[in-house]
Amino acid sequence: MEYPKPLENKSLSLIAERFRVLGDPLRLQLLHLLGAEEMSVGALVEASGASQANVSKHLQILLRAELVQRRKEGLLAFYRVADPSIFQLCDLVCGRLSEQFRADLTAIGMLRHPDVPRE
Amino acid sequence: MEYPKPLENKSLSLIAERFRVLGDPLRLQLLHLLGAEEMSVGALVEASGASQANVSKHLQILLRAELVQRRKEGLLAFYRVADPSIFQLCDLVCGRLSEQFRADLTAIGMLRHPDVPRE
DNA sequence: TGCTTATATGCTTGATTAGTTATATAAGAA
DNA sequence: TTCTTATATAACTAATCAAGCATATAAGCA
Repeated sequence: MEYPKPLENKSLSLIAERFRVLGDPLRLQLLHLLGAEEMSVGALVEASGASQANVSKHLQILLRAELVQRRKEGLLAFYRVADPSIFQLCDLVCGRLSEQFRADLTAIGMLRHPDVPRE
Repeated sequence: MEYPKPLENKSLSLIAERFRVLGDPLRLQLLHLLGAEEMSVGALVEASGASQANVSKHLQILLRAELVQRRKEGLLAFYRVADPSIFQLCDLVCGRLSEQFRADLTAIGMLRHPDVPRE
């Protein structure tokens, strides 16, 4: 019996890696914060409650994946979301999770702030 | 200064976990295969080229996440996709990756088989 | 009762990774 | 120059995880 030609391993790995980058709570929180506005590392540290080193490292991961962009201004480094499609991804996941858990997770519904226009 | 109220840690972890389940090439391949049709474990083993134990273990992970469903028939266990929204997720990711890598990854465009209608 | 086949599950190993601490880099101020 | 501040990075630890091998479970057949 013939099975459909499998996707290239390389392609599968690329897709998987993108999902893995999104598979960490702190990175999601940083993206959530950056969904509202461009922020400096220090502001992200304060807002997230995580350590400076940890925030910086996760920002590098997001940067390498090209999910965020960086802008230097004097001593400060400002980050912003480079790929708004992540919010569509999160909305899809949130929607499914809400169904799965019968809705008592309303906070889940909006990873991005509702008052910020999408795309 | 006031920052937007962070999402509940629990919510972020739930969302992250869902992404993490999708963050493995073999699991994506299994979902890809199951996107075409319900399949037994043995068929998945043959089609994927992975070991029986490994396929079985990854299927349990997908099952726990409720991304697939299981049906027993005699000695066989048939799996099928329980949550078609994963294909929307993959399409979104594939679309972005194609842009990012300037399109020479056309195979990436369709994680689900094009001839299967999408939900 | 065995015997066989399909699937699931322990156990172990090696690789990856999130987090901490300490330090390095880089840029402005004195 | 030296001092300070913001950010990045290196080294380390602990936890997680994929994969291999072996074995257990479960269902049909002799």
